[in-house]
Amino acid sequence: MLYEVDKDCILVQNRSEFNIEHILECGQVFCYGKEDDKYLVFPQDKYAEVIEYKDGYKLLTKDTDYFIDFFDLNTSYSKIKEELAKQEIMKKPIEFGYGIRILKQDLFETLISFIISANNNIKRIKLILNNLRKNLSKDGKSFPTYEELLSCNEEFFEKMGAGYRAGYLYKVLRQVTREDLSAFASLPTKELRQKLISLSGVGPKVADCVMLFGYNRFDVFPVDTWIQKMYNMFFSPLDNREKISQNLIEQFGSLSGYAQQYLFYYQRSYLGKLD
DNA sequence: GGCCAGGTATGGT
DNA sequence: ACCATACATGGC
Repeated sequence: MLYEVDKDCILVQNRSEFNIEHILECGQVFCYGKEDDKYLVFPQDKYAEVIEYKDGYKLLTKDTDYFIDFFDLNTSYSKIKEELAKQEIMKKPIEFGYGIRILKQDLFETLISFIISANNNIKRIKLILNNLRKNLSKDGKSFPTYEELLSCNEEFFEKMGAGYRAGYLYKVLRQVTREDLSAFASLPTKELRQKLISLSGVGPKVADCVMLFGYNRFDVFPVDTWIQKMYNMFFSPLDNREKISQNLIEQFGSLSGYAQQYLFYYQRSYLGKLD
């Protein structure tokens, strides 16, 4: 897509390719907030403010290169959407979430975030993650480092509000390092999935989310409660989420990850309540 | 007060 | 390989 870089500013002028509300609120990411009419984005130790400007946005940040990659600005979505829209079920979701982009998020932050997301709601997921930032990182704003998280006991994670996921966090930090996660990137999707599922607190759904939002594998289809509801409205109902995921991957192939995100956002916005 | 939230672990057949 | 259940917490 088209964008310009000035000093400490990225200029994006096409909302059909970039809509900050759709990108951040579509459920793929938790490190953001809204203040008046601007969005704040704070992955890892980075920071950007996104404000409306003309037909698009100004992204104000000292880390322009980081956010060009984070927002995957060099990928064009017009062909992806065109291809997906050939399937009737995708037409309205694409129209609705027109400016969605799949982010390229940090593996470690994504893993921790989606372990916390299990059987939880987005508001509380963000609260727990913000508690971790506030209490563990040096500046109280950055996502904690691996070492900072490794130094915590289970009780601490409970105090942060993690509930019964506290034990998962404590364990998973002793199962993989940042370096391990990076090394996994060379594995084919099937083996990567098995590797992730072997980790504490990681089942099929969390593994699929980490693969999509961290490893940017698009031949996966995370199935949560919303996708399951959607599936059972349009197809012959199944209660086996693995089977649902397989069927949807069969239908959408290498564009599964994109399809999932449009469908999830549409489903959650219409049937559910956005906080 | 029961149900639900971007489910997973565990123990039973 | 499939199923049932427990699991913290907070909003509605």
